[in-house]
Amino acid sequence: MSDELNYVLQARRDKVAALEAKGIAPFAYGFDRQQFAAQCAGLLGDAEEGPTVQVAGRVVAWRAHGKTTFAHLGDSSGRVQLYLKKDVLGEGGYALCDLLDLGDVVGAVGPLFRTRTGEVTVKVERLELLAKSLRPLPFGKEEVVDGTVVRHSAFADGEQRSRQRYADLAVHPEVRALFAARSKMTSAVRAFLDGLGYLEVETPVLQPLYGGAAAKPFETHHNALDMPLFLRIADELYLKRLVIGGFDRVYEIGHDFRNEGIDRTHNPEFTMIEFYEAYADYTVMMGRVEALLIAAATAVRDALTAAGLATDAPAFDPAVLAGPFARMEWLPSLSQAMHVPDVTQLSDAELRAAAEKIGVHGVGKLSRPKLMDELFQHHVESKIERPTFVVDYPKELSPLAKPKRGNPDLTERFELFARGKEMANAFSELNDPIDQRQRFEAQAALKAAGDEEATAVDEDYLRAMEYGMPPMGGVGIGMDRLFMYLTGTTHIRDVILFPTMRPE
RNA sequence: GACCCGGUAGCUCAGUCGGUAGAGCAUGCGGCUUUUAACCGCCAGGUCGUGGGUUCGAUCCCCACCCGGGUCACCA
Repeated sequence: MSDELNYVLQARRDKVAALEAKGIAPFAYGFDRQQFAAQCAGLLGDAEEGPTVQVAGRVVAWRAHGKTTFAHLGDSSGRVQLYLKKDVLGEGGYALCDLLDLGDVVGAVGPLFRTRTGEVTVKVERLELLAKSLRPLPFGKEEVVDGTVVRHSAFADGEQRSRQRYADLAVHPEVRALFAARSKMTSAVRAFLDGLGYLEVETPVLQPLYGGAAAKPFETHHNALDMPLFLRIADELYLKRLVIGGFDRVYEIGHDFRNEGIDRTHNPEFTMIEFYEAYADYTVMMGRVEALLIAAATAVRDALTAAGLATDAPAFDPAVLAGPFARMEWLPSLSQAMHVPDVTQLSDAELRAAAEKIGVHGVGKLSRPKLMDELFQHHVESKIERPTFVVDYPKELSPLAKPKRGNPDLTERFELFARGKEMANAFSELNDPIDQRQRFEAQAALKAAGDEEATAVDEDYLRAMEYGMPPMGGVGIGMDRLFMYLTGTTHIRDVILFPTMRPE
């Protein structure tokens, strides 16, 4: 990994010097690209010879045979074979081949033709070096076995693939396709909400107070104001302020930051979408989430299919693509899973014993709702495979949700689970500023007692609420996890282009 | 944060029961005008993650640290 020039790197520097000696610029200013690689087959059609094309991209394969050379050029659309022949390029033109390497960016001009093996190929009449690659990309050798590409000695070190995502992307078209599918998913989610009249907004990432979730924040300092600022842990409180202001339907897609551990499902910064809709309750929002997830799944399916990456991931599951998703109530589903008539009738001792049995630590310190939540996670949540709404959470577990109409022990809250993981969390939002102040003060007491995740009283937010907050439904969805679910990806680092890592 | 596993050539890996290391591919040189993991021949390429310790001698054993992965804890 040394940056000192080894023999491999030195050989490429030597080629740069040789190119310059010949008057060839190793780094060009542009190229008049007229076609993409993937278009070439269509342009040739059934003919043996076709029109002249101008393609540009990276040299991804190279097979020299003396006075002739076969290469493959890869671009964002795919790859096309180049045929370089001394008779065609001339002495001087062909000499450039000696100074090219795998990984160089080139432009090629010439007519299409079909080789003896039937492959659509550019018979290159003019070859331009656009950028010399001074460092070998970790290309593996590829062969096609039964229609699938098999790589040999591929770039496989997960750490280096994350650190040098540019190299990972450069040598792995399927990784590019995966991240492109993620962008398509984001676009589909925007289109879905835009279609409902939602307004996309931007709220502060740097906040004097953090709130809207229970998490440890990143703290920084503004020099001119000489004050601490926190990176947001959620968008919630600012978006609700906007609904108070009269934007009835708003959403934001952006990064939240939580100063916690890193593992296969957690990155310190992650993409959250939150959307809030005035006059809607949680049943309306459930319909929104269902339709949004179907739109996201459809976009992912289409993007991966177009890239030839169809799999058996959930984005290809007809039950996910069609809906409707199953619904279950929190308490009854827990009672059923535990094979008891009514879990709320169990004694404290019985609950603790049940929790201890499934490996919960420190059961003596947990409240009844917390114990039940542990039991729920173990007996119900972790076993949910396909998207399922769980509704009506106990009040103590849902401090931001309105009480359920007809049963004040419950709240109007739902979560969407799939593959044992939370996908969405939503409420009929609390819009009573008097109640809200009490909840803030309870949080502040916890914070004073040393709870790092508790939040402070947000007087400005309370002032906003006091002007009158319309009833509204709100939803938060972790976009990274949604995409992981739809694509069957098991590590969050594989769906984030540049995951947080220690410097080398 | 705890425990376990790993770090050897540009890439993927092997290996040394302690005597300063090998393979395939890539690179370099030579040959080859329809190949596609192209092929054939030759050459070169590594302070074996870092720092200590034990030893005549450490890439190997011991300790610490760095980086990564896994499991667990944490993440309402």
